Amino acid sequence: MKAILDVLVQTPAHAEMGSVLSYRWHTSLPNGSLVRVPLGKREVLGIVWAGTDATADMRITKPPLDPDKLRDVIGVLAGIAPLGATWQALVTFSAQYYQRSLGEVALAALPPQLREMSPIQVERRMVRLDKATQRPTGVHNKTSSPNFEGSTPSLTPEQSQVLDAMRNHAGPFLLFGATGSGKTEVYLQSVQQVLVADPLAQALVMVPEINLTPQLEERFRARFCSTFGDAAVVSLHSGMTNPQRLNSWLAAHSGAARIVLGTRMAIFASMPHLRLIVVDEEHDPSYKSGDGARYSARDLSVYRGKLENAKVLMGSATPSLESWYHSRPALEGGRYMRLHMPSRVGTNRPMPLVRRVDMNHQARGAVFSTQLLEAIKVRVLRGEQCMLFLNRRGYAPVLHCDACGWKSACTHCSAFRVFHKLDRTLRCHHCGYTDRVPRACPDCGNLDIGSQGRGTEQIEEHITELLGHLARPNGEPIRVMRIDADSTRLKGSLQTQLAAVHAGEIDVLVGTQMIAKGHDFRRVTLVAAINPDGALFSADYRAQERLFSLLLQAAGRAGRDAAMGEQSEVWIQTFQPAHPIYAAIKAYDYPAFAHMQLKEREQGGMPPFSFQALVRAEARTQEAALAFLAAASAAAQTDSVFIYSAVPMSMQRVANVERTQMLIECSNRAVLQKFLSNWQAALHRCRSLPECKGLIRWAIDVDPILV
DNA sequence: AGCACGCCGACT
DNA sequence: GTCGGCGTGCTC
Repeated sequence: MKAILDVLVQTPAHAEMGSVLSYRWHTSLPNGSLVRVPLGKREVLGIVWAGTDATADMRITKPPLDPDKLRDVIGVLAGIAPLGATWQALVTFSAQYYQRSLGEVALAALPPQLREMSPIQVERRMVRLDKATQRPTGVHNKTSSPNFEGSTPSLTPEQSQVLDAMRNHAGPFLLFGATGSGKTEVYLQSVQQVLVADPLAQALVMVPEINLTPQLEERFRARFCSTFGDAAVVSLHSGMTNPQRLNSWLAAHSGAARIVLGTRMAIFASMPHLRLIVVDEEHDPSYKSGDGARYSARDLSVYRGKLENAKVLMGSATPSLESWYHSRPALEGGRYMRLHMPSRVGTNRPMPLVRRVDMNHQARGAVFSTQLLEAIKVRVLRGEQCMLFLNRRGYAPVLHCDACGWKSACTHCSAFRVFHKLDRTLRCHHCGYTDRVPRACPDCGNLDIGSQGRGTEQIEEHITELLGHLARPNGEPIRVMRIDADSTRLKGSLQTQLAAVHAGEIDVLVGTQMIAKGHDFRRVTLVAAINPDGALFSADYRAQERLFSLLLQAAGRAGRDAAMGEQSEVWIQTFQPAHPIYAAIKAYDYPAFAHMQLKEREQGGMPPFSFQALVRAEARTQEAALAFLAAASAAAQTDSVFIYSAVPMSMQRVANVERTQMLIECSNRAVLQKFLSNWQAALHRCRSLPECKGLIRWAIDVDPILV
């Protein structure tokens, strides 16, 4: 008599079937076991799943299948321990909360290579791994009490207070620390405390971008590898090769890795002894964005912390308004503990001086104000570095013909194609459609086509022209470098470019926000935002929050070197010099800015004072997308949530796909959740309506970041 | 989602 | 006469 096993497999987000299917096997298997099962004509990875598939509850319940028709499990990945109950709970919660199928969330959380390996391949891999780890790793003895004396820097009183608070309270903690206040040292020492206190304990440290993982890994390795061995620190992010990712994942899952560093995906790493989760730059939107399952790794870290009884530490100099609100005093309903580190370490210098330049008083169309240009010259001649920001790649965002009004529109998207002068191309930044720049207007033949607006290429060209005749103190010519997604396309080029800046080979660095985040440039004494006004009157209610954090992070790049700090400056070129956001930035007053923004959010009934979800629809035609959302809205039958009417997205068409969205709002999170769950089945039915022909896909995005 | 089967246009 | 377009349907 064979056992019948419930197995979770990767079923699509919209298949109207549950994710838990039944298979037969000689024996029963522990919950969480990994198995290989047949599915249609394919062989797929499955997880033995005794729990309920809560996401399938509202789907059509089918009659139980005839046991004789069930197919057999192909094999068991016996070398890998079953996934734990808390991991399963995290996955279950994520699927429910973000309205995705359980199978999709669970299987996507496993390393891609594991999904393709046969039981035999897995066995071979485990044998090889065992051999590698059995080799003595050196003089270090994991069980003896680790000793960090000498290697651990002494703490400032503020840092000590934070660590004390973390020892004595449950959290979650929001570490509100100024740039340069030593947040990373707090992360390192909080990890150290946890690992020393418990010989099995593991810590998870997340950063928003892959770019930031190498330097983080370096610091953690330098601090911990001599005590815990080289294998104790692993990384987990999408930039790794599949075999690397599998090895890291296995190390985390087995407990061999004590510290896992990674991007948002690392929140799903199986870590049986997880005791601490650190979320660096917790405000960063990268923790939320993404295509498939749109989860917030930051929000999930709080949930996971509770599940696993692990402490959660979120850090930022400019916290998200959500986290700031949640960290208000407990008496007012705050759920996070706010820990403040206002002072910069190792100095009593203030932050760089912020100067606003009123561009209304400059020559029309000027790129650089005369004052800024002069300031750059002075610094470059002194041998100091300057950094210029512009959040736009390419030479100019659009080409146009004066004679007939032609513009460089993309034929597949509702966007203009960007002029890239270096390789003489017009490129769509949304779908990638590229061709050579036309010599004459394609519509009327006019030879005089011009560009509008400016991108980083043009800033680079312009500043090179203006400063090219100058020389450094040592007589060498001035060097300008551009760092953006174009200059760093090749693997390793970002590291090479950053190294050149660090080595002092570069005098003026031009770039997009890529250079604002995380990298320490010790000799930069002037940072300038060339044209940041775009965010001020954006329809996106989070645009100001993002601008504030970007400019403050950029300011943090200036004057890191103690010898140069005194004269460091941040320049903001603006047509709105009196705008309150710039005043708040000048004063480095995040609390005042947050207070102002939260007032607006409260009055407007926006998050965190309301809860939102978005239904996105993609279709061949705008009509089909709108029809689907209209049908969905009609099928809702509720007065517990507010359903806005469907509107095309600001970027309405991408790669010939029409995109439309519909906002759902509710003052109560649980009510919204309940509504969405109940609504799923109706949405599935709407899909097959005749007027929705042409609909390509749809998805619910919970807690969306609206753009 | 994959991966089939299935029925109509431009190529060897 | 075939190769292949993507429409529809299924996966324990």
